[in-house]
Amino acid sequence: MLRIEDTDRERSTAANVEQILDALRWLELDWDEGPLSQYERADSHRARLAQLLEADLAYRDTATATEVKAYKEANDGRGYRGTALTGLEAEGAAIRLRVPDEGETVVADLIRGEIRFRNELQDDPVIARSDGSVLYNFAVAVDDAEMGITDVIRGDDHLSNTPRQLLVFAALGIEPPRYAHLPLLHGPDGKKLSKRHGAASVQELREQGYLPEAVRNYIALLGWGTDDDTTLMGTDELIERFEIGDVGRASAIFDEQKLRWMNGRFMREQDLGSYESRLRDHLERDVPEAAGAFAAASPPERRYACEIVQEKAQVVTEVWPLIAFLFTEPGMDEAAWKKVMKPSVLEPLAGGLEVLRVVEAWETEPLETALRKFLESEELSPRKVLQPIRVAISGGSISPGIFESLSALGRERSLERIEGAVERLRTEQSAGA
RNA sequence: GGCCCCGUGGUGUAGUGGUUAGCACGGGAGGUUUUCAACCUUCUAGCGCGAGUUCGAUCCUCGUCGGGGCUACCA
Repeated sequence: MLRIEDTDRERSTAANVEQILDALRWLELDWDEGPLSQYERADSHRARLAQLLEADLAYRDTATATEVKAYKEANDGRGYRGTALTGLEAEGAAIRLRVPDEGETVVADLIRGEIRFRNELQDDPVIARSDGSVLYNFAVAVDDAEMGITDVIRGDDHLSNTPRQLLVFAALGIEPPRYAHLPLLHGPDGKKLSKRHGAASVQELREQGYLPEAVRNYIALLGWGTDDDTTLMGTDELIERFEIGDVGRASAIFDEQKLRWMNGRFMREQDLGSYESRLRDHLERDVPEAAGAFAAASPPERRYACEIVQEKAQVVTEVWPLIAFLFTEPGMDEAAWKKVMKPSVLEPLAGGLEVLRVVEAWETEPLETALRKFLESEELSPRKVLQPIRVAISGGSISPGIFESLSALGRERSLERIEGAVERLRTEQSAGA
């Protein structure tokens, strides 16, 4: 059985366990439900503690951190070794594990090979507090042993804990699991990735609109690569090719630009059906006020909107702003208006409007044919006509393809909005004149 | 300070005792173009440093420098 240990060094409260499970679900990873809480396992921990005490493999001791430090200084850096307290003195004392003075504890890491720690240098670790509750390094070891864990995968930051856990296994006389310590992810500043780096967690990646398959692909490539330089891989291929022993040992810096690029690739390759459901999930979760408008549209309208926007967006969160004008009455981006709607576009735009009025079939192809013919006969540049139309119908200067957009918006609403724009332009001009 | 890990362009990586050191992201230039993207072509920049081993080191060894992690009666 494999155990993957999270690197969030916080107490496992129900809330953050649920958060982790939530992230795993989003990533569509398989896992086994049923981690036992320390509380549930307290009996077992107590029994093992008693066993070690009985065998004199652990002892009661009250040394404080300062005393331990003093001991080490006095003993040339040697690991702390206490003296067992007995009787009344032992009441309310913490329990320390005895570490052998000789030899070394070696971690046979699947990724890094053998790492040796001299026992002489290790402090006798506290495994239970004076109130009887157990400490992490003891608890995980016992839990791993009793749950039949055979492999542990976790971050590099746990590497120096491993000898302590191995020592517990040794004292208990139990075969330890195999360990694989993954290199840590760092932020652009080279420090361990954390909250202040922005998208430090899977949850945040989701909120920013990344696709789970892209995240899986990207993460797999951090610290690992294929020998034939394949970059984009579906999950089946990832599973097929990934080898834990091939993971690199150096920590990697999380590069959001590359994730964005990769996510864009996955966005474009998706089939329209899942594209739409992804968009809908995102809207419901993050833009509830838009979700209704989107859901109210007819299935073909929604599908077509997805189709024309698919090439445009790198992340899911970019999709809605590009197509919102199809589902709601857009406000006007005044900066865009000012930039595009110069007096000189009045005539071309009005001309375009007339052309559009008489287009027979309101579909992409005929619309394009008609407008291009108009441009040609009037010797107008596309910018002069198409861009104003874009601003008129979408309320901004960025949108999907203009012919597709017109087609998606429909004849009536398109003409209406363009008429509105022409009118405003006229008004502004007469006011200016 | 102590213990431990790591070191190929700005970033992620591939690779080798003799290579024009490959790929991808980014950046630059050009092309395509109705906006933004996308797309195509092309350029850019790297084996941290110093010894040693060797006919020959990016690759092996040692040292050094640099980066990182851990250093609780936290997890």
